[in-house]
Amino acid sequence: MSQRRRPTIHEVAKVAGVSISSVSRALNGNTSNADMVDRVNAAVREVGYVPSVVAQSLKTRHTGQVAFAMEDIGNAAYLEMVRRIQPTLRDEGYRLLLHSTGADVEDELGVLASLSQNYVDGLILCPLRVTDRHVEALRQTAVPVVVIGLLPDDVPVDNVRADSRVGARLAVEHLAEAGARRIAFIDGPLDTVPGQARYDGYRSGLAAAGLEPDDAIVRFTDFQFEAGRQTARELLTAHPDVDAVLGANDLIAMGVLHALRELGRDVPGDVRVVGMDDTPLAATSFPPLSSVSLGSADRGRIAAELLLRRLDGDDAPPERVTVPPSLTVRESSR
Amino acid sequence: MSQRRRPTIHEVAKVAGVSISSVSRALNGNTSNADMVDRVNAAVREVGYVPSVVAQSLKTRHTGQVAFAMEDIGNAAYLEMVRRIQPTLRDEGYRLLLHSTGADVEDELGVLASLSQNYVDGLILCPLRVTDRHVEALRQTAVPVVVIGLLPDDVPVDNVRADSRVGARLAVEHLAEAGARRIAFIDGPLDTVPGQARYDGYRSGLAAAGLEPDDAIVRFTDFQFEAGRQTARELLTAHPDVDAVLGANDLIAMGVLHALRELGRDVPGDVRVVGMDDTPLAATSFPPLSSVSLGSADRGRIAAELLLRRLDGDDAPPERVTVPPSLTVRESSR
DNA sequence: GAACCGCGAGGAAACGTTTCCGAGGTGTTG
DNA sequence: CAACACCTCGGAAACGTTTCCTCGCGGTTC
Repeated sequence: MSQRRRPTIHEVAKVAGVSISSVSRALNGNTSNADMVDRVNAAVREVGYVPSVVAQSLKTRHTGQVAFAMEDIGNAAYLEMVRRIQPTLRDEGYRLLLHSTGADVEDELGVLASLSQNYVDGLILCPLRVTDRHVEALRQTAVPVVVIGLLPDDVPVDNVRADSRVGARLAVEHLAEAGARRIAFIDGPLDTVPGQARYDGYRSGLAAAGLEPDDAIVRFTDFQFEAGRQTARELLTAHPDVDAVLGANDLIAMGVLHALRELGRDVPGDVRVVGMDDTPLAATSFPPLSSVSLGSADRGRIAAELLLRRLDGDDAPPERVTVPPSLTVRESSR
Repeated sequence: MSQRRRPTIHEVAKVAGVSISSVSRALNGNTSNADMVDRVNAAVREVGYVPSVVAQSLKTRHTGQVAFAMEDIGNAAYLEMVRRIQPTLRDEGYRLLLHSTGADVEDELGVLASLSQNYVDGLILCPLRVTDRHVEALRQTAVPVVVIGLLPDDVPVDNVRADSRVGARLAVEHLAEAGARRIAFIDGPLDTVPGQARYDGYRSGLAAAGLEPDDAIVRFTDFQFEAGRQTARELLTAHPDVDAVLGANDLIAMGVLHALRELGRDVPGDVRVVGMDDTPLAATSFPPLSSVSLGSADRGRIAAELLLRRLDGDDAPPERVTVPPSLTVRESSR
């Protein structure tokens, strides 16, 4: 493990008997003389030269790095995004930096602020919620940012959205079509962006199906398995006439399935269940869970593509892309 | 979006009326005069100065970045690792770079080679399999590396291992204790490191329990849900006397649960099932799946800690840590 | 055959920091 | 009171590149 200092462009130049500028040009393809290129390449191999990306970054003012910041990579939706973002960026030569902000808004703003350190060329951000401070920070970032999630219209930043409102509506309409008349809803917190949107979609789905809304069979809890299970147990005991439940995400819906099983109700015979996000959980649950995909993978890919365009120098007005939801029907609601 | 150039340490120096060396010292706490520090801080705020980490990196020769390379972040085990690695590193001021190599050995070697570019201070690597070229690359990396996974003893690199052999054995012993006598095993490919180790553990568990091994009730397939399901269906049909199944990971075990349900067999009444990895799937399945945890989260954390020690300048001999497995018993084998 | 043009290569500056070194000032000691 | 030591601060070099500018050379054109 000889920690001999790495060779620099100067050693290459010396060995090749040329100047460092020629080496740089040869390596970056800014020269025409083939003989020169050959000599430089030979010297590079001889001394084992590898360029320092740090020095390059300092000079060229870009780093070849992009950051992705979200709450928690453990969340299936974000995970799907990363899985698409990373290859998309890598194919264009960018490395991916991961920031899990851990539901900490300060940390999120910290990431935005840290962009001025210029350690990345761009950022893809999934904000928990968008405060005034976010908006201000987004207005004057040092590098291009793409936001995945809802964003006020006047923030001049590329924006990729899911449509969880339409998603929830889709689910409700499907349940109604399948014959359900008393469709309960277990939502996440109403003061989160998706919580609110899904609630709206639920209501609008009921309206579209000609069903009477009844907030007695709506609950707000956390986007978690245990929360869904306990809430569902309580809800279904208090309202035995419920014949379908929409969970605001797959974890909640899984909790609902468990609660139903504990109560001895058949799925989908007695009660139909639909989840949202269409995570791997859905396909492997029993019975397999119908779920509304909000296109996380697509959103990730599109965000990465938008960012790449900015990095390429495109200064067209900010774009706003909405990815349509789609419902995958499985046994739990058939 | 005024793309005015960011202020440098020179502007700060000018505004504060001091030299750039004093600014640098004041900012890095290498001075004693409080008055100087105040003036510099005031100037920093006035011009909105943020240091360039790239320039700092060039000068100080470290980047504050660490890379984590694995096959696919979608794999639950790697995901758990990232979730622990990231905060551990962040608390020490390091940023995390993610490399998904996508089951491509060349890409993996590429990552190793790219370390000479010095864009990171260290690497945590989960190799698919360890070839001679890996070993050679590992011997002469430019920065410290910690390997998670099996590694030949003579490679001088910090190493964190799971013990999936003991893990499988634990599961078999548990099943035998619970009364099972015909314990089937659905493994992943035998030519992978975990596939081989789990098979060995299965055999040794049978031996420990005094049960006769019978390769007729052992299958090798992919570490996937559908693979597990189909293989289980075939196996259980051909051998109705099987009273327990060990799945080499949770996905396979989930497939087994589905197959059993399709065949109308009760779990755990007729057949007990145990999985491995103890992913979130296990807790939310029905019935909840017993599973052997191989300590992914711990392995991630330990790897990060080992790396941090190296980055701190520790040059003790390479360490080899084995994280013991642990069995979580849930309804599927009770 | 001379002037010009273009091309290729070398020298040097610049990117934005940190740190070494030396100078000057102040305080202490003999 | 002089000499010395110490402490601060400023100047300048260095980290490893890219790129601008200049210079020299060879070829073309009048």
